[in-house]
Amino acid sequence: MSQDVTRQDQRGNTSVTLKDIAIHAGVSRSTVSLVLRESPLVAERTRLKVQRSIKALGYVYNRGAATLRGSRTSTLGVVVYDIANPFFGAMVAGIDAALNREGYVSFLANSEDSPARQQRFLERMREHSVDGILLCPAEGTDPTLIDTIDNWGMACVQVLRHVAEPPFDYASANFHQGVCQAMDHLVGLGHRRIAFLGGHSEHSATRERWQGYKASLEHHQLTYQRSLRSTVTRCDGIVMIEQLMTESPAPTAVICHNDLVAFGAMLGLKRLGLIPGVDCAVIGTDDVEEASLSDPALTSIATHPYAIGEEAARLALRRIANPEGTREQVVLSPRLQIRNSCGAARPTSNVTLSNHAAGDHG
Amino acid sequence: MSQDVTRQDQRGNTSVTLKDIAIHAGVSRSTVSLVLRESPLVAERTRLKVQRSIKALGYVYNRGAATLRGSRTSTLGVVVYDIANPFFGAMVAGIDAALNREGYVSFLANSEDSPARQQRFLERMREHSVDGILLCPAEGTDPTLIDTIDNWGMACVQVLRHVAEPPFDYASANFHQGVCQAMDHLVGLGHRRIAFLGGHSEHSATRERWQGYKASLEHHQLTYQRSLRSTVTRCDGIVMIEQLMTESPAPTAVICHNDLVAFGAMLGLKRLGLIPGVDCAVIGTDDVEEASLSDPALTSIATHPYAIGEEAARLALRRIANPEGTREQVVLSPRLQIRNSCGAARPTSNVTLSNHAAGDHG
DNA sequence: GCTAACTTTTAGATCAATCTAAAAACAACC
DNA sequence: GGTTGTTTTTAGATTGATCTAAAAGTTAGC
Repeated sequence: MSQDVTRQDQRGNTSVTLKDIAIHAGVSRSTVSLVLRESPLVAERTRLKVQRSIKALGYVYNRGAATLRGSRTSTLGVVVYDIANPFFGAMVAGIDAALNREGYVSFLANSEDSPARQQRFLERMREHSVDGILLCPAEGTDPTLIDTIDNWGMACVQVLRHVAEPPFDYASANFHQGVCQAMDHLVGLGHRRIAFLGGHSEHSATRERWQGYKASLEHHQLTYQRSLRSTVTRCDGIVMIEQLMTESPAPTAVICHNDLVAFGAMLGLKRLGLIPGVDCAVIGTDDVEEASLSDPALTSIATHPYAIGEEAARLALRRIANPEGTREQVVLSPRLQIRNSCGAARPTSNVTLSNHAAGDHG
Repeated sequence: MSQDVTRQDQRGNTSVTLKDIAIHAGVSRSTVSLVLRESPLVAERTRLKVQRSIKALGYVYNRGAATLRGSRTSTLGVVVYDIANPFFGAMVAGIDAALNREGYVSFLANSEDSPARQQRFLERMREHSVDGILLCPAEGTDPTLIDTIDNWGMACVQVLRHVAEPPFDYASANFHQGVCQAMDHLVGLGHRRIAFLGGHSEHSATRERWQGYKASLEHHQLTYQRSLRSTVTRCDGIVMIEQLMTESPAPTAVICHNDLVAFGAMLGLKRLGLIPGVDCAVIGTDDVEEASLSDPALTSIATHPYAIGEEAARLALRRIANPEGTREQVVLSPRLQIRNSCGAARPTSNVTLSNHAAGDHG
């Protein structure tokens, strides 16, 4: 070959384009493009010839150029509000796995529950023309945001929390049902004074837990009703349990907004000289990996973050493929993971470990 | 305005381009482009006029198109090997914060320590023409990969582990020093038989810990040397400690590859009827949020994942701005976070919580 | 009023793909 | 050989921003 088919960029990288391959294979650019996109129009002989040239020249597909003309970018934006929380780590792993199977890649942003940060990221995503957004809405998100994103031409799946009016695409756990399961368990163990340590923020995931608590109280005809609202860190768990246990009558069991609060509650009980699981039963929510590690091991409402991530990603891909399809809600049922924090069913040493080993994500 | 300046895409979205703005403002496309990029060439009056048109028409910058002609995409690829691990959650939060400040966004992938998955993702990143890569190399990564990425014209910063030959860009914690600090602490408490529960994988982060252990044994002239190599989950911690404690002589203290192994070791001690911190001291590595939560609270070598993430991202941005600059190694010094697992300095109830509250990332 | 030296603006090519509509190649049939 | 009907291939327009090189507009100096 005497012709020079490649060029160099400012850093000395050779850049092979469709045109170079077309010349090398002796066909037109159009044909090469068809081969790349696996069009059935191309004759077998031609396809093989072109594929050989692609290999020979070390061609790299340029998605930037393709995006300009085409309509898809094979990219998604993902917004979470606390990536440092192990729950979201598992969820992102699930998203990653589902997207990877379909050749998609995702931008990730951590809103830190700030609507302003969230907005900045979404606008950047728009400039990058992502095909869709997985949005765990920051607290205080304007409900019209979902419509706005839709008007931008991007599929939007709300995850864990929802702020818009139905119908919308949504993937989450059934928090209402989860709290009811925990209540049933406690009532079954003989508890009659069950308190709820919940979040104070105004969004769906908090609301659903409250509703579950109230509905279950009614269902079991319990008259003791006590709940505290606060932020949801370990410290808050300590503060809340210390307040509750000095009341009279004190609760005999608490259900917590998440595992962090539950860990705090157990620490708080110990500080008061009380034994978690004996003097007061404790149930958490999420079943993070660390739940099996506390002392006593924490009974928790398993919300399956990895599975939620997978479902959310798959729903987004469905919506991208069919933008006008009917909106879907994928709401997974939680499962109560029973351990020792509601009265020792088993001694500490028999803590279930195998289903929480690192790398075990279904 | 009688002219129709907008068009609609297949979903009914209006798409405003430079040309539309140029017409609206009565200038050329070139001028609008200069205004967008804040060029000092444009006269003040013109700039204001154009900016008004941009606002009026609701223009959205199209990065896909800009990328085609320009050289930067303002995107980065991030590869970690276990996003479900809280350590990486915190690290990714640090990366996100540093990139956000500079208008960058990042693609995230979870290699699950599979070089094949890692390779697939990197090739996708190449198609998307990211400006750089933050790579926590999967175990078994070919050392030439770093050069390959460099030849692709992308900045590559290795994070936590390094596989290439120097010089390279690298951000991590000083694991050698961290282990030495832990050893000093234990020796200061009177321990003479200190074992090491380490990783079996062959990469730099594991090697450096071993070297720290050996160097410190020599420095303190300790003759007892005992170490186990294994994978690094909680279960492995249990298995390893159970083996060690049945030996004679048994160690009086262990230093663990990470906090998960340390948690496992403490659980294992309890199973044997031994008390962690009394019958055997335990030190972990990383100081994840959960370290303050265990019983006893875990003394741990704090490796500051959030800060490592920030530093790695900033280093990548420096390298993108100056591709031919000299390679840098940013190696942060760890700090030994002393709690109760090496003999109770304080009662459990005084566990330090404030510096581990959610959202507190320096 | 003319030239020189700036400052500001612009036309048109370019980047690397996709898409449309038409041309070319080939086969089958009368 | 010409017509019809497929199957393949292709030229050229298009996408939206950037870049280059030149044109147009200003100002200053003599």
